[in-house]
Amino acid sequence: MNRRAAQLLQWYDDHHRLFPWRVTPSERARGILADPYRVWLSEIMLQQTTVEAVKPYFQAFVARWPTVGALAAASDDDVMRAWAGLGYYSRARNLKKCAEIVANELNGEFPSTIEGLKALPGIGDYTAAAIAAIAFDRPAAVVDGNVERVVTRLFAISTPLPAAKSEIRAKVQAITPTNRPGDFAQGMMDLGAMICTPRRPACVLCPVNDDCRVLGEGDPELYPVKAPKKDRPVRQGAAFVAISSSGSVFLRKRPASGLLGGMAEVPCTDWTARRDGDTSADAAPFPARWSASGSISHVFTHFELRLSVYRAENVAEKIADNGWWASPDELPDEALPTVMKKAIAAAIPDAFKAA
DNA sequence: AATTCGTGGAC
DNA sequence: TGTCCAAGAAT
Repeated sequence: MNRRAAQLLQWYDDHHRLFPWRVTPSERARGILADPYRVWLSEIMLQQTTVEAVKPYFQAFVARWPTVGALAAASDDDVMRAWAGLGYYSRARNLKKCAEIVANELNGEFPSTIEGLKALPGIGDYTAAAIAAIAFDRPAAVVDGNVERVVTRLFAISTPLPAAKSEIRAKVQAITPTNRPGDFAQGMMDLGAMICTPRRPACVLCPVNDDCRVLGEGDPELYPVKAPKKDRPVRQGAAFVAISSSGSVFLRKRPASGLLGGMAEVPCTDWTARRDGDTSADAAPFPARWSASGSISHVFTHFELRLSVYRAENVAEKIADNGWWASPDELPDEALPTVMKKAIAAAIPDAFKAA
């Protein structure tokens, strides 16, 4: 094993983080293996998502669906409701599809190879390598944002991302040991999260600081170099919170694909246009006594949305169609993305407060 | 290669 | 307040 890997593994033994989906180094040494289902589920949830945000969702999912077969047997709507709030909802749709394939076509067992894993929906380069390494001890090159940062600093790779990805992957493959590749991968990610951080890295505590080219030559904070970001346009629209005489709220289901695909919403004007949408009550989906009820702002990855919120009370339930009425106690369990919860809360301030 | 996908926390 | 960014994938 190369010296860099040995030093990294020793550091991981001493300083690894503990997560509900993890097997510790000592457990692994005693032959306890990670459950591929839990590794897969956690890796999907962790895509572009912080550990702290994932924890409660992971616990809820494994408590409710302890096996891939149980998840495959769940309803799509139950999975989307359970995922609501975590973001990137195509992950939830692909999660369900993947569970069905594994349960129904692969005898309930995840593939152990990169190729087999990548063929499954929602599993790309990173996740395939991570599952292969962590769950099956394959010496796969696991490259996430942490590893990109660590490696561009270790080797002083100044090519901007994402063009540098292939070069980074080759470096990672070269230093990945055949012994304990899963612990090595997790160690590299822990190193990036705890020591080799984006700002103010703790280089003095780094187990491989003796081999870091950037530490010797310049400023680690300048790595990785990234391509400039696009600006974020502002879009506007209106949201309509219709309340029945019994206090129910009218919801619809969004189209299966695209932004917030398959999730629930209150009726809205179009906000796909780059110019301002119609923010007036004239754009209401059906006639009612609409009154302005404030506005909300919500930041998506590639645009910012400002919604004027209108509310109407004592709306006759039969006037609205292509949707359903959610009672006050049902509302918190609907598949409502955060932006929709904000809009409803603007009209009904205590809609999502604990009973 | 460039876009389109959420959300919340840190600074 | 604005900016970055967090275990990326699909198209």
